[in-house]
Amino acid sequence: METLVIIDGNAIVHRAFHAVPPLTARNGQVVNAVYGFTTILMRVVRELKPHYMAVAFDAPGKTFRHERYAAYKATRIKQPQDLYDQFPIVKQVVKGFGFPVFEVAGVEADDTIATIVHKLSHNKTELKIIIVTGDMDTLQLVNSNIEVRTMRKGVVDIVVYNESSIKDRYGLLPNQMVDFKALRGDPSDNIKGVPGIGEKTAVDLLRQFGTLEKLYKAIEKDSSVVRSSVAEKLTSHKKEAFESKDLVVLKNDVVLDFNLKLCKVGAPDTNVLIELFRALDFHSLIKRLSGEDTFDGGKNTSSYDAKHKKNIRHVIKVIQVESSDLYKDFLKTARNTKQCACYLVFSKDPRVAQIEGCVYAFSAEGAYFVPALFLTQDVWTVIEEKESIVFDLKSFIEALHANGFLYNPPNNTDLMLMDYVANPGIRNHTLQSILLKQVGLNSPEADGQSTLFGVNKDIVSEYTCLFFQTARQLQEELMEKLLLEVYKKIEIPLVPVLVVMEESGIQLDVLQVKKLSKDITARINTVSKKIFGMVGHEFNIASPQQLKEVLFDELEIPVEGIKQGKTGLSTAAAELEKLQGQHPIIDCIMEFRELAKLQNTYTDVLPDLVDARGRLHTTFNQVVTTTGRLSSSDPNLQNIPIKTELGREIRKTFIARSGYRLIKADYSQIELRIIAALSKDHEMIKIFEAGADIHRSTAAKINGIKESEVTFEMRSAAKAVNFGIMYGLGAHGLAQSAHISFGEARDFIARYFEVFKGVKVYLEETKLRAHKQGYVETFFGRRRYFPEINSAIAQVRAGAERMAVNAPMQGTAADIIKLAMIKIQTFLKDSYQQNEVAMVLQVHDELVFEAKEQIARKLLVPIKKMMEGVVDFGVPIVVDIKTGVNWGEME
DNA sequence: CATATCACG
DNA sequence: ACGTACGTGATATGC
Repeated sequence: METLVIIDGNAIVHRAFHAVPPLTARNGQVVNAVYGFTTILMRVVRELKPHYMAVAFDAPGKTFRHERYAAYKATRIKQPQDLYDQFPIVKQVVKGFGFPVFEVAGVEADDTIATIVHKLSHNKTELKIIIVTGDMDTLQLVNSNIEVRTMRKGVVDIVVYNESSIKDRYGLLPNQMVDFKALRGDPSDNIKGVPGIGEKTAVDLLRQFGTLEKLYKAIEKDSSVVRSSVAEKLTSHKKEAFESKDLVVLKNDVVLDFNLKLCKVGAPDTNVLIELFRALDFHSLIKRLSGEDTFDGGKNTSSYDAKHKKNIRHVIKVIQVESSDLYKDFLKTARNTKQCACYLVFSKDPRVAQIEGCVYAFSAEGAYFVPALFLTQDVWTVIEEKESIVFDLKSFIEALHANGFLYNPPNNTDLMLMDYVANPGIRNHTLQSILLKQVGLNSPEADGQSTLFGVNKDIVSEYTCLFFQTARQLQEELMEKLLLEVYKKIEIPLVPVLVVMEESGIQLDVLQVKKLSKDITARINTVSKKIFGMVGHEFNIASPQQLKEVLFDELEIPVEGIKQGKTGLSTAAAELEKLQGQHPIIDCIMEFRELAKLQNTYTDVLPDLVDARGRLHTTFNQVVTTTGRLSSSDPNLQNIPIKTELGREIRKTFIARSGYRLIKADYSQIELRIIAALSKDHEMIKIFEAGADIHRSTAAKINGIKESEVTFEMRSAAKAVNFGIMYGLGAHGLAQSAHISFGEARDFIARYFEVFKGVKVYLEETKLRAHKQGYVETFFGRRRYFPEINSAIAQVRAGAERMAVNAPMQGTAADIIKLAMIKIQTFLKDSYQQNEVAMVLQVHDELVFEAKEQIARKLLVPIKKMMEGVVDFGVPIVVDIKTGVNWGEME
């Protein structure tokens, strides 16, 4: 027999709202009821495995207001807005699961459910109906094919009501429930009933007489059939009793378009749900969605992966090179083949780059495995000239260098970079994910069954043979998306540049850092004592949890205007700033925070990371950001402090080795220049052509005054808008960052767009393009895709729009500096010795070089010119270039 | 392992 | 009727 589950959406959402502790998504929206409802929905699907699902909701309406609805509304205490706000989201969840929503204006969910049940009672086919609700109103609908399940203990327990359990509980038939309620009343629903008749009497009467009508008929004939006191109550409140019954009986004639076929349960649209759950911060539910909760009710298909597993096993031949004859044979094959796919195998922890051997495939049919013993410079010299396909070229080259080989290939293909350029929004550009996507390979490694260490050489060889097909497909994808240029002219040539930078590293003044650390410790002690003195006891200042207790509970600092986080009030710097002046402790906390941050992140850590020469080597990651920027890690040298005095002290410990100078060259206002160029806004271009201060000029234009009349405040407000433009600004965000009111911010933006009309048009066009084509691109064609740009969830959509306006600017800036790096590196390599000058750092709009004293000065003009000359897009690009002995003081 | 916070552009 | 300004990585805390 097939099963239909009908959910009383309102009852469940109310239940969930009161049962689940307050949860907020990161945007502040309360979502506890949505969460509770969703878990119940998923539980219903998992446990009841229904063939059909329907969800009913109350809907207010003016045209037809049922009297029951009016009664119900009358006594309902106005529920908090937090609850009402969750209903639309709940409905989105239901729709995401693919279940139909039934709501009729002016009709309560119960009546809608009764109508559905009534319509189905004429159905020929046998159907079991389960009503999932939070109250008892629908018990009257129970029969041999219909049962009701309600929640108990919040949402933990589920109680089943069928014919027999109702009989056990009340001693009544389901259809007597209405008479029961009519007699006993229900204050919570504003049902008066007959005063003085309680549960016990009501049940006794109904067992004796059956229905309310029969009861009254009997006592009107002969009042002595019941006790005189009861008879009196019944007769004097006859009107109320029948009115109550009218209110309790569910309407089953609601005008409703119902079709069982629409309720058929299918596979949910997991993409929509995952997107929705992300927005709601339901991370545990996302896991369950792809995990154990499958919707086909089967046991054998436990996960998506298992279902789609292809397990293509490619039969290939692997020759293990273990004799000099085989070695000669291998070298000969290598010499005679143009193409090659390589995969380095490490013996243990790949971080130490201990090479165990290398797999070489010259065709898709077979591969050589060459153990470390036979890996000679000769091999690499031969391979270097091939068109080799590898995964993660930079690591490949660096691993070889670390093992003493010379290897600087001019013509390699990197699957990782291809995958990144083709789709920068993907988080995992791992070999396994690429092979799975491109050729359907589902390897043991891809399933996480074995670790990276001691990989099976046959499996690795199989991978390597698949490189050819994978590279071909990725190349086609890049061609289709017009991304081949970005890949070939930017990302691939950048690899050797990054290799030089990472291998070169930058000198750290270790002694000086350690001294700073000591100084900071002393200052932390002082400020901690001060804080503990004010509070009266010690606590962990670094724990936001303990801190908020001290601030808001013990010291009772007013919490007005302080942001609520997931776990309560926020103590972030922006919030603490609002409290400045309220209590002297705030300044101390802020000082403690700065000191602790700088010490923990920099002065305590960096000295341990230097090599034997005292140099720090970062890793520049080329496939992390969605916009085309690099990122830096282990250690991150792109976030070395500069903004505070102490921060600058730390920066000063990044030095040139003796006899050398640092050169720092940074693009001035590169992103604003890019927006001027992309939007072709005449006003903005004019400002840059005049070489004026962009923020000052902006302030002057917006306020309609001369540049000389611009005040400090005007300039910083203008600066905030200019920044805002790059982030997809809204008035709210601007108001916060510029410390002005919402209204002022709105006016400001309006005037800004009055002045820079071209920018306004450009931003609108960019959004439109993002919607229409699903991606936006940089000046050089690098794309960023926005699968969520047409989301039904306004917030997700708005987020995508902001990213869409930011991506071309941030991305074009990234392209420009990458091109400059390539150009400069080529120049340096051609003109200078390796030990004379090296590019050492890139910090998004800034390059740092280390050069011998005598040539540092000579390099300033060429570097500046090369950086400025990367592209001519109609707006002058300006580079500020300086030298110094450390990174903190330069001129 | 998630959260809060904060360093940089 | 509102709410995030964009992009990163590292740390401590606490479950």
